[in-house]
Amino acid sequence: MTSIKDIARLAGVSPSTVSRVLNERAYVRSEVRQHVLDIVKEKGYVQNHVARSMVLQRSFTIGVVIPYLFNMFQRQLFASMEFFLEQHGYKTQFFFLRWSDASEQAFLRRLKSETLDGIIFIHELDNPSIYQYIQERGLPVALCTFEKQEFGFPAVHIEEEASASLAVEYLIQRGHRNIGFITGEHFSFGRQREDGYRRALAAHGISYSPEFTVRVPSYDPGAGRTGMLTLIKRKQPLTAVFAATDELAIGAMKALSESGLRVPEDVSVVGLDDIDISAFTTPGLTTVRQPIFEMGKKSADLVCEWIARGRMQEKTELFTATIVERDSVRTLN
Amino acid sequence: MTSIKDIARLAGVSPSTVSRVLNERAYVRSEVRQHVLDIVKEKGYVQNHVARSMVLQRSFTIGVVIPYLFNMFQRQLFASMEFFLEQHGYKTQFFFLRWSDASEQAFLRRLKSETLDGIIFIHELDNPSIYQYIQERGLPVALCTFEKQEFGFPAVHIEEEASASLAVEYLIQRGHRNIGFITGEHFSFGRQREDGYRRALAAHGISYSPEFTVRVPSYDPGAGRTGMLTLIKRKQPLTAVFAATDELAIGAMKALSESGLRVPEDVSVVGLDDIDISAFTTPGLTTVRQPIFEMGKKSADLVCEWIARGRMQEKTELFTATIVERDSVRTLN
DNA sequence: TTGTACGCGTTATCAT
DNA sequence: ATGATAACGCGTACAA
Repeated sequence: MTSIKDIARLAGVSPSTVSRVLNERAYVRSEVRQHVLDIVKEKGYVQNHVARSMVLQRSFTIGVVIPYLFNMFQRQLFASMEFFLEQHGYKTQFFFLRWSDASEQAFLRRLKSETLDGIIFIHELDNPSIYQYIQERGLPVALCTFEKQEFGFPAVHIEEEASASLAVEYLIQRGHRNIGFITGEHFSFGRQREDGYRRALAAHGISYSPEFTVRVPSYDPGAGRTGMLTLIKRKQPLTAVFAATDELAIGAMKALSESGLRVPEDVSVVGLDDIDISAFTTPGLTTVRQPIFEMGKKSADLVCEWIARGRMQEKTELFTATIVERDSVRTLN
Repeated sequence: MTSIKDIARLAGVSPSTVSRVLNERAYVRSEVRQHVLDIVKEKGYVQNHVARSMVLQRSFTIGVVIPYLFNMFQRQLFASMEFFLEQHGYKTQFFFLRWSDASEQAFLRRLKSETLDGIIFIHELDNPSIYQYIQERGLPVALCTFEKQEFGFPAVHIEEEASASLAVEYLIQRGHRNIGFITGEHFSFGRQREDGYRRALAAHGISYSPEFTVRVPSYDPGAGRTGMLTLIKRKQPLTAVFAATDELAIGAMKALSESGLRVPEDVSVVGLDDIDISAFTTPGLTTVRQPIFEMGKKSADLVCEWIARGRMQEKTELFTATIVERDSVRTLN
């Protein structure tokens, strides 16, 4: 591999001069600069990033922590982040985490050995030790889709509870009162969306029945299908179901159709997220939209600005969610 | 950050000894080893990866090149790769590429500056210059879902043409003769699947009509919907449609239902890939399954073995695709 | 304006 | 069995 020394030799200057040219610093005669640039181009030379990070003590890399089995919502989110991080001149290093202590420990070890410039969490960790480490080290960080009050990290998310209420109220306004709820485990948004569900019911004088709620292990379509099947088996007089995520809702619709129930004629379904595929289900899924793209951008901006200015800027950015009407909800007479 | 020197000082030994301990090399008294290990644990020290890659001239990182807007099939693929690369002790660095020369050039520059140990392509590049660079540098590489005869790189893929034929023959065996075809642009698999479609028709004495084929810009549901709408507008007497990918098929089903046509009663639909979501559409999508997980594993194994043994091993690994019967195809009496 | 020398954290080589 | 030293490729004080 050609190094800065090779270029220096070929250009008849010292390595420092080449370095100055490459990093666009002053104190280089413009003709020398041009000459060096010519050689660089001719040889197709590019700086060695590893050596560079070593001496600069930074990697121009931002870590993105994401669940190993990331869902479609998270996929769209991190695509957005990657895009904007690149615009800011950063590379992205993904960390896929599993739900195990071993996985979190392995992550912590990597974190210590990687010299990241910043980090974004799309994945909420149970164990606070990693957040503690980050805080102590002063590593620029942003949380996306959740927050951790104890640490005061900047966070980007929608008002989870209010968004869930929005979905449920949409159903109530269309005459539904027997509304089922399907949710998964882990993640604070699960609890928050459940709170939103119950708050909306209460606000309209509808009594809460535990028989209408089912909790499944994850948030994917398979879990949604299982959850809906359970709900059907309970033989409650449901006219509608609110699923905590779109993927859950898609699975619920599948279970309904497998059971000979039509959506929305027999049972209405509402999701939350508005992932791409929700526009292509049959029927189209009525849901609550999170501004995924904007949330990814904001998260990227937050860490990059923290890095640039040397200290944390804003604390929390709340986004508002909006109803997207499609065809999975029926208005009761 | 605590460095190897700090540990050495605290342990009362030289940095070389600490290095030997950390890298599990011989020639270190077991009591010294234990003492060093204790200090390491106490201080929570981990090797600095950047410095390590610099001196070792390798990064323990494998690049994975993927389209910026990767689809669900590619998502499952790279999740599998990441998993197995980690098992092999490698980190994964993703490169999201767009369809532009600028994007490919930027990638080449990064490639030169990154010291990757190997690279896997899930994305087929038009421009051969990158493949050339990789070949000249002797960088271990594997292609996944396509191959490049000119370069002789190891490749992992299904028999695209035969798999498409399989889908079409499934329809023919169920009495369909007027079979539409929806495909996207770019990527050799598009052409190959089209060849498979035509070969299956020919093998059963069904004449090919260009009016039955529609080509859309991409392979996602939105494109599938547009393609199907076009096909419907042409008012051909189709009883079935084969879509080059599942996402295309999902979009096609959406267009059909929007147009008041039922699947499979009015029109049957078959896809190719068998992505996760295809089991949850209504009706369930009948498709041809690619062994995604195994293909990801094989790609990871190929590069890792190339690295380990210092030279390329097998050349191409062909996987077989199989029909997955669900509910989107009707048997014509 | 330019060049020399050093250091970033680690490992390999060669003494001891 | 252990330690001193050089080297990896680059940026930066400081000297010239």
